[in-house]
Amino acid sequence: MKRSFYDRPVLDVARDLVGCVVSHEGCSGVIVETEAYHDSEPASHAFVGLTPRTKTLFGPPGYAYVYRSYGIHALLNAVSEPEGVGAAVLIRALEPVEGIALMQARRRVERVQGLCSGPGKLTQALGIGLEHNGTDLLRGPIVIEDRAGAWRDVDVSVDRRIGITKAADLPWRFCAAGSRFLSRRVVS
DNA sequence: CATGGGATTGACT
DNA sequence: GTCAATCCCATGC
Repeated sequence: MKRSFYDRPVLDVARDLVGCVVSHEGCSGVIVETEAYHDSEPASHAFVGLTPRTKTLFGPPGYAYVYRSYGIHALLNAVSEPEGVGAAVLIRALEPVEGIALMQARRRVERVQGLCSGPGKLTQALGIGLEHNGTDLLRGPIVIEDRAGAWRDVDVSVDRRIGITKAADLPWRFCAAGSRFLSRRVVS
């Protein structure tokens, strides 16, 4: 994946990340669900402007924005659009590929379908934490690879974002059509 | 300095 | 279906 991939409108990046592969220290999975967030809409953390918390979001594209959600979970985002714009793609679900035994151990879950079917689940499965905030997605330790094989022409379904109260009507959620590894079914 | 609200999950009814 | 856990940080006094 090149830096220029992320240096584009966040909706394009979110859609195009479906089918790509995230990996971290031997564990990996195909992205089957994403959501876009942008500083122009109130559901985005960047909506409040540049603060210590949102520094990464407003930084250059192709970096990881990792933050704590509900005091418990770490959520992984890919910063998009040029430096100075607060935009990122939330990675919400993966289809596990490599390191499944380690993911099962970390999650204490056997069923592969439930290993990475949520934004907090996949970070736990891959061993991603707040210490990865601001790391380069091109250099690692977290890296994202281009679509390969049958994923090259994956069908992408569009839906409303999950779990937010503001700007909840925007169709900014992108899913691999028919995937059994989503955090929730697509509402048609 | 005190307060309150989450881009969630898992356990329980 | 309901609900608590738990902590970072933005906001307001």
